[in-house]
Amino acid sequence: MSSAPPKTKSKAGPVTIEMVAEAAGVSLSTVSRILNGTAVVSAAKKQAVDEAIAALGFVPNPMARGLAGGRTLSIGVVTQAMDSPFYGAALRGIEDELDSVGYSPLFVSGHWDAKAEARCIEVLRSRRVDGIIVLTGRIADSALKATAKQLPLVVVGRQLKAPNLFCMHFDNFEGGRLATQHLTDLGHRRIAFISGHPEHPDAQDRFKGYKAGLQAAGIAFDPALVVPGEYHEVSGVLAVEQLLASRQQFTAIFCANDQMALGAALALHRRSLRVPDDVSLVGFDDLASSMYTIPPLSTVHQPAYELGRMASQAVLQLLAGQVPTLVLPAPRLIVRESSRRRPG
Amino acid sequence: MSSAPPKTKSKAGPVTIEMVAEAAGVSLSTVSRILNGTAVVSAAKKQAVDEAIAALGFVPNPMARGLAGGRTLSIGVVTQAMDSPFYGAALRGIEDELDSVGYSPLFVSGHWDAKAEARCIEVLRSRRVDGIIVLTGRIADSALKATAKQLPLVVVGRQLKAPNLFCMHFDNFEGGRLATQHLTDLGHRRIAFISGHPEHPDAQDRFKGYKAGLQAAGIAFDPALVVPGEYHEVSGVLAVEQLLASRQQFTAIFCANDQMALGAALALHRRSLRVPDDVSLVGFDDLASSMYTIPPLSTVHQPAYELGRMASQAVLQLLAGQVPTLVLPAPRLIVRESSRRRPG
DNA sequence: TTGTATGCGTTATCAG
DNA sequence: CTGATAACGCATACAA
Repeated sequence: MSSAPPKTKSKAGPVTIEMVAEAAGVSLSTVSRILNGTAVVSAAKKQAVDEAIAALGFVPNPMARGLAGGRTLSIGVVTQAMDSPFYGAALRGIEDELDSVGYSPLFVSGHWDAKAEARCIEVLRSRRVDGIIVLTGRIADSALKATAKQLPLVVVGRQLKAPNLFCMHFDNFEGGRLATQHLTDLGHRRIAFISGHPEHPDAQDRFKGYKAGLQAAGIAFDPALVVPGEYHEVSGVLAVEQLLASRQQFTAIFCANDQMALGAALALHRRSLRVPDDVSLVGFDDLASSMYTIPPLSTVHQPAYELGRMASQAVLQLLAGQVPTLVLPAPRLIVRESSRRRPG
Repeated sequence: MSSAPPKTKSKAGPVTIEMVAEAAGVSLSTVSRILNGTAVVSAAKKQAVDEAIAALGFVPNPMARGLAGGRTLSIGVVTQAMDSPFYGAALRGIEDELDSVGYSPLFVSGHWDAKAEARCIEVLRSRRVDGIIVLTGRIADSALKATAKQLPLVVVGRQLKAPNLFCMHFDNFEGGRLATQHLTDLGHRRIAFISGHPEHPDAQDRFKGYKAGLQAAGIAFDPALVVPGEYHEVSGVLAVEQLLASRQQFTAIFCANDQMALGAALALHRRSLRVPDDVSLVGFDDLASSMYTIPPLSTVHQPAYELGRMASQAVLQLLAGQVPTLVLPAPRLIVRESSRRRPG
């Protein structure tokens, strides 16, 4: 009845633990133990197994492992756009950190759309990731809290409080204030602001920082000097054109991110306005390329790569049942050549 | 003996097929059939199952599915750097295409290192991806052919021939030639070339294209005018400084990629050399941001996003047992404002 | 310290 | 058309 079939497996493909066990002359579970360090095994057997593993080129099947053990050793990452220069660095940080401890990231893009982000989280959950990192986005806080009930969640760019949920918040307000103060320190009084999308919390904070910086310098806030942008280059050029068309006087522009600053610089250039001679320009993010623009852009440094690493460490800690206490470095102003003292 | 235990599962977490089956009053395998469309089932049962699925919020477990069915519905992607502006667009293309057919990409970075790339492929195989896309890189052709024996492989930037392997090759030679011809057409005779890494096949081809373009215009190739770069901004500035220090005369520079062109422009700017008035500049790649540099960069357009989509389609076709016939669009020169007729 | 037996959630191969 | 039941590759209580 229970006469075990010979199992003459000479499949070329998948090498299994069973095959390793057989080759090493031990039991299947001993191999598993060695693989996971779950228990102590005799040095002799360990060596035999190690050799068998090497000889057969055995690689554990993560799916079987996941099915049996309940973990996938993968972390879901909801990013907004894989090709965003800013998020790119964060993704690299995530990958590096996760990689160093044997985890793999699973990237999905939310495209700045709340619904899409929710779908992303669904996909990730269906893939049974062990934890999730959400890089900003527009998804509702409530949805975030809900998923945190299912698995460890770290969110960048929010300030929620909930169990199993950790938020990493960059001080965009302070960054905006810093940039503005830099400009007022240089004697500028008419400082235009190209904002980000009003729904974007980061953008709101930078805007508030701008206003605070103005106020600190005793400058009245003038709504006519702020024009909306969309965080990409085109909106920067459009914004400047709109500003110029409105005939408002200004000697400096603070852009809510570097990409818009790039566009702004070009628009200024087209009107033969020189940066920084005619108008000073300050950005936000400190993209890798901002150091190489003409002129090199003064901007607020945001530690994208570090942010990625820290977010990863945070999920890992959450996974280990610890409470992360990581805190992002404070905003730092990088003064380059796009800003200078107001002439006169 | 075989009295089945009650199985009073009221776990909140994972809803299984079994639970759905029970709720719908059908057998487990019927549910599976409906899920996969493996066979025809009565409309009544199908409806019952669909409702049960919706009610319970059932989501199939990809790992169990992978274990049992042998597929993971995921495609591995070996990229070089997640935060490269060029590859970023390709990754987005891959994600979009794969997503539309229910597959998920698994990104790993090779960092332009043959060994790292080999490791990446190992990781991917261990994750049991259904196919792999390799975006250029330095890994040996033989290694590529070897992995193609294991699973469908599409490689971007090579021209290998092997079963189960499909290569997508962008005509870098023609691109390089086009850029050079553009410059010679504008009357330039002394055209410097900032090359990419010599080991990089793409870079070699662009270099050959440069030489071919020169030759076509009856211009002798002058080694003193080519300086090596590393495909990133710094190397562009360094290269220009080196060029300037060498006191070679030149009226134009062709950079093997846009990032180096960015750096070159800055270096020129620092020496008070104007682009394009004093020296014309042409890049390669047509990064999204190259349209916004000052001045906007003339460059060879490379369809990164499309490339990503097409590579994805190719693996999918390979997976379906078809032989892809996709072919990348020809290089196209984008003339903007960084190049102009040689004065005099 | 080591081996045995069971289960993880699905697919697939069988009989009905 | 439908329902048992055997894999899939591994982890893990449990027994030795």
